[in-house]
Amino acid sequence: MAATSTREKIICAADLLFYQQGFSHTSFADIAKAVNISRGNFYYHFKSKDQILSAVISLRRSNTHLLLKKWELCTAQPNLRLLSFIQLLQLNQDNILRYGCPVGTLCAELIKLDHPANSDARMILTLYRTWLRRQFSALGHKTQADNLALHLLTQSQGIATLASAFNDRTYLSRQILLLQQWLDKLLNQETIPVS
Amino acid sequence: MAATSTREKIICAADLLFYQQGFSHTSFADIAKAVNISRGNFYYHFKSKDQILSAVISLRRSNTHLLLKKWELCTAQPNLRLLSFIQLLQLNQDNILRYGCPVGTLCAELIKLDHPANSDARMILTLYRTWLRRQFSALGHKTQADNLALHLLTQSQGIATLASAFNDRTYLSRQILLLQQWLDKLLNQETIPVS
DNA sequence: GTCTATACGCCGATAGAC
DNA sequence: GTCTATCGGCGTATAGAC
Repeated sequence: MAATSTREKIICAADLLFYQQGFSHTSFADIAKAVNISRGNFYYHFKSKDQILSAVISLRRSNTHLLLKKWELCTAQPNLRLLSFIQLLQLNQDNILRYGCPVGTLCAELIKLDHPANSDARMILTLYRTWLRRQFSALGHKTQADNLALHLLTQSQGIATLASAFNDRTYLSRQILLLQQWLDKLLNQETIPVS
Repeated sequence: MAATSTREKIICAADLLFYQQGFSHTSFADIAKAVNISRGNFYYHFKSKDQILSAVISLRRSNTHLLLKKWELCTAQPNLRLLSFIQLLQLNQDNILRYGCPVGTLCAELIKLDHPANSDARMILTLYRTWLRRQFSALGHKTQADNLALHLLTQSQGIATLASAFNDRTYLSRQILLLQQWLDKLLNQETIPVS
């Protein structure tokens, strides 16, 4: 964990800057400054800006995968795992208020740029979708699992967008509470039998 | 309606291009090409790119205001007015699938650019919020009016983000249907009395 | 009002010394 | 592996002819 390679430092800094400033608005100069290396040295590690983007998306996919894995290992009950997902909004509230959702805003930007990495970025959303579906399925909501997963994803995207647009912490807190209540209510009603 | 001034043509073209390509990714050359004028001629009408953005946001605010006014004039029942809002997602489904929500994506971009026009852009969202609140209020949901308005706004933002990210028309259609059902269910239950 | 020509800076990318 | 120097291109913006 100690020695971090320059390559890793670049990816890490780019990850943060892409989130805060957007991909196209972040220049090599910005990243170079953050990592404290010269611009020229960049091209030893990456041949183009698109390759950095690609590496950043890979990192995010990997991190998301690890996070979901961790939730699955550390939390036995699927309903508590779903709660972890909702609480992620709370945990990252400061960043969400300032910069929105890292995944949603990146996808939105890449779509407008008509960038080929777009399909790669959306896979992060699919990771969440599949994982959420699995939890709902385990809770007995077999037929509705995917729709319920999409509902949670839709909500979190909408919440992140409006929270940052309005820069309203009260709104964000309230929406998180409502999501938790929605989940509670859903799971306390009897499960729909697979007829 | 016939004679459109060059200035109006520029704003109109910029409006569309900012939506499709994003603000910072749209160059003067792009707009000039769309309007069929030279780049230099631009600066007769606008002193800077920011001034064009400002004009575009003004246009969008004005258009939104007119649309909401129209709905209020043409539709007597507030519940049908709310339906008009939901059906706007359906009407613009092709564009939403390709470019997301014009307001949400612009706000997200301006936030990342730390652009001063950000607060101006978010006023469009506030226009919708206030109007929606008024409709819910007229339907008897006095205390919950703002929360219900925010729910509709949150949903539409989330739906637009995911629909474009996944480029999934089926998802979009289904979410619109669910929104309509949510509204139906809400309005057919007895209204909460103001105790 | 519209044009051409041009200034000037930033960005992505390359070459080559150390 | 890291540096400096530099290229070519595009982007915003200006000057000035018509």
